[in-house]
Amino acid sequence: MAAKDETPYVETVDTSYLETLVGYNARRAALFVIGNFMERMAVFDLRTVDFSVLSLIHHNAGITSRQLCSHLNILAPNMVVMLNGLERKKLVERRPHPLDGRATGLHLTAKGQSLMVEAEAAAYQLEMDSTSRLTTTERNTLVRLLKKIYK
Amino acid sequence: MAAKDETPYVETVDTSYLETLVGYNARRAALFVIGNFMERMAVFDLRTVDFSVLSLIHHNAGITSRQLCSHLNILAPNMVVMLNGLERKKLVERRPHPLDGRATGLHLTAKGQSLMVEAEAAAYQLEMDSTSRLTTTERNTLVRLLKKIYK
DNA sequence: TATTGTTATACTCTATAACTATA
DNA sequence: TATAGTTATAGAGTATAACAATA
Repeated sequence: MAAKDETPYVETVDTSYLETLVGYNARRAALFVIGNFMERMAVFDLRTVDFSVLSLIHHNAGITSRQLCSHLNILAPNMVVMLNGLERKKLVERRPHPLDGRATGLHLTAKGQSLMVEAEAAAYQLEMDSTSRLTTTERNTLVRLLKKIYK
Repeated sequence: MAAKDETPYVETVDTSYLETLVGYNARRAALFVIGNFMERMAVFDLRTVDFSVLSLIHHNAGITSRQLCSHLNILAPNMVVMLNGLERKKLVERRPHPLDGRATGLHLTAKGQSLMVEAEAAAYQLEMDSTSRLTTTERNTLVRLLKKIYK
């Protein structure tokens, strides 16, 4: 510790105040899990946001760009660029929407489907690894409490 | 629902798969809380990252730039720009480090201190509001489980 | 030789305005 | 008139390389 009346300095940083905040802890936990996620998804050449988009298309064949945007909090112009990339990689294809001539329905290609089956299996394994210090009950409790905040 | 053999479309988006993932839920909860945080801190003309930096300096007088960087996951060149801004606003001042001639110790000005007393009180109130659907016990459990993931 | 702070710069991500075609 | 998709572009945030001063 620095003596009184002199310019103080810090040996070990005290983060106890920030650690009382839910937002701080949720952000750090999210960054930790997502950091692992990014590493693991690099094998599939997918970013976190690519995974989210492809996963929603996977489980919602024919979803529109607009629906993706509102559920993932992505702006329409940025979604266009992302979908162009995924289409270029032959993972996604755009088809005309059967009911609305303005819209386009999004679908996974065969390549996209087999990729996502693998990627979602890897994601499950990763989730288990990232939360390995939690019991199954704790993990369920955590997810339940997090949903209570934002839903 | 779309009939068989025709191009399918989506009426209500199914997000149940993504919602099983801790990372997805932690990120959404963090974005919700931090979104409220940003709104409330706008009165003080502070971004989330400014609050974190000022709070760490507040509770660690004399902390170095490098120590801030490692605890907040910010790169040194970007921290310099941030600290220049906070110094220009007369919230922070840099003093020579008493032991290491290369380093500079960071300190809140009187203005910075009174701002942070107010801002931290507002942050506490905001935390309570953002997690109002949780009981005190649930809130403590949530923080404990989040820490178990990243610490 | 390694570390702290710094400058300059590149890159990615996010946001805004405006256009087109369909409803 | 409003909405879905798109283009172009601006701005914020993040990352890399290189340098001076000090350890």
